[in-house]
Amino acid sequence: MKRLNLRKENKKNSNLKLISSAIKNISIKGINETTMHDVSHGAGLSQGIVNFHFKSKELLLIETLKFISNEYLESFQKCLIKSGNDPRKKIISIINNDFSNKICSRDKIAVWFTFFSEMKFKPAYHQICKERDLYYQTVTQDILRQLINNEKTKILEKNISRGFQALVMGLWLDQLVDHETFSKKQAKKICLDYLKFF
Amino acid sequence: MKRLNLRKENKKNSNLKLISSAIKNISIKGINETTMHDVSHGAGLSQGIVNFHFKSKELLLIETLKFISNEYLESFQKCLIKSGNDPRKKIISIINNDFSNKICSRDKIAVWFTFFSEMKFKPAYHQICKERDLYYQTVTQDILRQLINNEKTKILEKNISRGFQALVMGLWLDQLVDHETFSKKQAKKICLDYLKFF
DNA sequence: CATCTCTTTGAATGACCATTCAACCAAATT
DNA sequence: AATTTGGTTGAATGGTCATTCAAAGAGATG
Repeated sequence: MKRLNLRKENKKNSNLKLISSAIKNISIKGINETTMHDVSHGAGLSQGIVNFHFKSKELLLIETLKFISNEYLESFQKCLIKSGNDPRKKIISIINNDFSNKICSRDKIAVWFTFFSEMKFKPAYHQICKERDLYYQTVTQDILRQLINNEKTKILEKNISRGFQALVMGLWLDQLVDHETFSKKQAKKICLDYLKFF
Repeated sequence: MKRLNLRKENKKNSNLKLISSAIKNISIKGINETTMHDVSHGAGLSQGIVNFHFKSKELLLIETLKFISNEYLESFQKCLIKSGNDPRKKIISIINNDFSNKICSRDKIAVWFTFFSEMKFKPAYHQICKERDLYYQTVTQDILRQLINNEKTKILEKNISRGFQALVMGLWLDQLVDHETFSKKQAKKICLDYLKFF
């Protein structure tokens, strides 16, 4: 099989290497301390290349956020698919995913929170996360609706799913700030206990 | 009554004005975009003054974090005192405090999360929050121990208080990122529902 | 009032860093 | 093989910003 367009392939490759390097650097130093030089050399390329591919630092950061956002979503969707139609299986799978080593590494979490902290003044970041959150919110709310006995709790799924999402975020933050005294296993247990009562 | 040492008083005043200006600027622009010039002029003072009072930008930021951390703690302690010995009253008072306009303003939350996002690479920030969190954790855990029927839940207070703390943080983040579709009242309800079952 | 000490000013300095671009190289096209 | 198109290099540029500091101002001290 012949591969057409070696150039396009290389370009895509460079883009990916640059975004990966951005993620790695941001997770170590944060956005401010990460220079264009850091990013390009981390990718094994040279100085001006980021501006060639992404136009500016700001646009590189936006693509980086989109990248980790998509990565999360893909992983999330795989969870749903492999759990079939059982809502209980689905929610357990979501929790396992949220605290898997791939999704909930300290590096990734650090990157997430770096972006969160700029959300208030960067509409572009806000836009990207808004979409992701709306989707996540809709899906979990649907799952919880099937799972919950409302006769018993009288609490709206809307609040439960929002609470659940907030709980996950808060536990992620713990993972970032406080990982010595805090295991992922414990975090998962806390999530399950939260849902046990509804 | 004669006021001794007008100088010391003025100095304290300037310090305070600079920290306030730092908070205001950070809440609008974030740490990176906040310049020394922004801070000093926001305080009605001039260029070099921050370096005179705080030595460097980094030290100004550390003092700023200490300031909001103390502000939180003082408010938290007032809650405990005015609630007497009733653990139920105490926890409700804590929730009301956590989502009061004073503590949970978007500006303050923005500042908190700006610092959180740098916690991984700034040991000084980490130290300040570690102490605060440990205290908060200990106190809520004590309150919850009195409040919880362990025969029934079989869930450790440790996990409940950690979950509670995480939930509050997650709801704060919602307040920052998503304040259009999310009210403080709703956040408080979610917290109360969380504790209802234990 | 004279002197000393502490605070404030704002212009000058120097470091850092995003961005630009001319020159170079390699793949695609003819 | 010759030409065009597109990616890469790295030195040069210019702007921004934290920090410094000499000079000036204002409170304390005697």
